[in-house]
Amino acid sequence: MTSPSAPTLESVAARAGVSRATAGRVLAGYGRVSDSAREAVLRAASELSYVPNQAARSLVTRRSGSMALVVVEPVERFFADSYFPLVLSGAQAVLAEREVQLVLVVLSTARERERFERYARSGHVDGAILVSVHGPDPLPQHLVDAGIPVVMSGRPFEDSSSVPYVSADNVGGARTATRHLLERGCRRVVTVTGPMDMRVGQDRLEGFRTELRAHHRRYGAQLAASGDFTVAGGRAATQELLARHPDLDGIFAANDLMAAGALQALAAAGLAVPERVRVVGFDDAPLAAAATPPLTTVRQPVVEMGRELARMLLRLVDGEGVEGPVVAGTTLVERATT
Amino acid sequence: MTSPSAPTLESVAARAGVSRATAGRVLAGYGRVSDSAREAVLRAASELSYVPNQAARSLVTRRSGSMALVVVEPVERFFADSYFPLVLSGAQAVLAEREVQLVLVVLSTARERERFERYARSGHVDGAILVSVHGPDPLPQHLVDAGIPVVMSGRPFEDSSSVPYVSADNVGGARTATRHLLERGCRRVVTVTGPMDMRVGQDRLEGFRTELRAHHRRYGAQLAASGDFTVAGGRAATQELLARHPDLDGIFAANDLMAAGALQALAAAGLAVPERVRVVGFDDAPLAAAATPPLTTVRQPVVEMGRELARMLLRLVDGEGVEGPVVAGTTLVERATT
DNA sequence: GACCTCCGTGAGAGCGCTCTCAAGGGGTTC
DNA sequence: GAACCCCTTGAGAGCGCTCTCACGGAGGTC
Repeated sequence: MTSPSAPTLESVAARAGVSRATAGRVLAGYGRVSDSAREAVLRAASELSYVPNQAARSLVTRRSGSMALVVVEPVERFFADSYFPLVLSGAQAVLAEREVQLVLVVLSTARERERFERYARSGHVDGAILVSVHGPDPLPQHLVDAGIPVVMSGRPFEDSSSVPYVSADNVGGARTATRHLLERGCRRVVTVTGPMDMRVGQDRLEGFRTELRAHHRRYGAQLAASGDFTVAGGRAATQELLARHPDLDGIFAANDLMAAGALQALAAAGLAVPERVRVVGFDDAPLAAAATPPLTTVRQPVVEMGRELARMLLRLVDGEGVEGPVVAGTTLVERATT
Repeated sequence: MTSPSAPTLESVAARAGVSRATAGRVLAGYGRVSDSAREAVLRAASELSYVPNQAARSLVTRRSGSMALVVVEPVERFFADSYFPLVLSGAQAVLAEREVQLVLVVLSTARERERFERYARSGHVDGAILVSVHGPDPLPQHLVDAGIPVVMSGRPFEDSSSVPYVSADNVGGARTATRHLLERGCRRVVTVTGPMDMRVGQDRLEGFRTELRAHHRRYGAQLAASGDFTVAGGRAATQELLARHPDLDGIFAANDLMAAGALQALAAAGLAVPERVRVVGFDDAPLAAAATPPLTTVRQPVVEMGRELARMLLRLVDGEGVEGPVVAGTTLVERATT
């Protein structure tokens, strides 16, 4: 922690010739102080290169000045996904303005989760942004019960939860993607879904279904194959769909990684994209533009969502109300696969 | 932070019918306590689901119980690189055993760096692992001067620094790679180097040069082109080398991303790998095995290096001596490009 | 000139925890 | 039976900071 000889408020005050109270007033910025005193304190502080002891400060303010961005995911997944860095930079930007430090916590094992709960409950952070929570997960509620402000990225699995969240309009985005396929004249449209233990997987499937129905098309489970949001999963699911529906001519993949997998499977099967089969992804990941051919996809404003998450959390921590979930709109990015 | 009604040691002690001191003894695990008292305290603590207030504890112990893993890199780079997650998981594993929480901090802007320095000096963390420090950077020394234990991944730019570090044997690995190329019969071997403001870039170039010299080959600057550790950089550098040396038949790329770029450039130029040109990368990134053809490369034990970093830091924090840098050996992974 | 108001300041009480010090109590030894 | 010892326990002093409270003095009002 700090070096043994770290200067204290006391020593700053002594050097400035004022009381600890006055020194505290200027350094913590409350109450009013004469200009001369303020100046003396500031000078003394900078001469000693004083930094307040956070533990002491936290003890009385009950604030730590840092927030956690918690990713419930194996480390590799965390890094493989293009979603996290964007959320991170959005949140970081907002938090930085308020001088709060964002700490990233990756929770892979049960033991790590437990440790984090203790960590949070012991006052290390003032709040947490939870990203990538799968299925029904008790973590958010545990934190809330412990009195820790929490916001989530993505619609929680149990809607009963009182945790405010920010989510892309997954249903709407999936509808847009599906409609786009239909409007391009696809007759037989199928979907590669994400994991069904994630709300985002469910919602994108629901959008697909709803849009099909809106166009008076029949939806049946045989039109969907489940990937797991990975390239390999998308490839396998597509092969399965191809076997079931040799005549398919439109694929909506619930994320770009799986869409890339679909592209691979299609290429392997000798099916031209977009002439023979059209493909739409979701997320507008970096990989989308780089794919061959460049992928038409649905973009979600992830950086802005990260910002909004941070803003929400800040409001929560300040005890202000949060007016429920924020749903961010999506836009279709047309490239070469449709 | 913690909820206003969070139970304190006092309330645990009261419920257990002992003094605060005794309750503290069992919960913090020092001194000796009778079994009956211990049991009563433990029961009371669990009934109240007591978690010690970290601020209060830190105030007296001058330990925060968390360490920072600091990455000095733009957020995108942080996520793009396969190196970080491995260091992270290695460090995390070791730290977890000691119940210390690892917090990840990504420093992109000057302002963020400044805030982090304050953060660390104010006692939020007990030590820091610095990863990916470029060029001559004052950050490590600032932290050391502030009394914060620091270890670094990678040999620092200024060797004068007193900061212990863990590094792969970059010179040796580059020699191995180069030797491999020579032994396969390459007559005209060139290299795509990393950024020269990074020690790792310099060291891998040095290994290349040294090995060439050991085989009585001439080295001249025209045999090297600088990439920037990215695929695009590797592709461009390779094109440049191809223009300079149409007869080149061996390429040592200082990392796998650039090697992948080299493969692209070679394919575009219609040069068969490995028949016409042999290629070796460095790092054994995930991409290496997935490349077409799968890339021969030099593996560094990154997870183990992360573990060692954490161990070093722990020793430093405990006031034990650290016996200077650790250099990790590398191994050649032969795949299809040689 | 007396009274009031208000501003700047210092004293001091905690925040919840750790850890030293001293004291009490039970057993053991001679 | 007295002296001793050791084990367990409680009291209490801080750690460095924030923030309330009260006070003294300066300025304003009638």
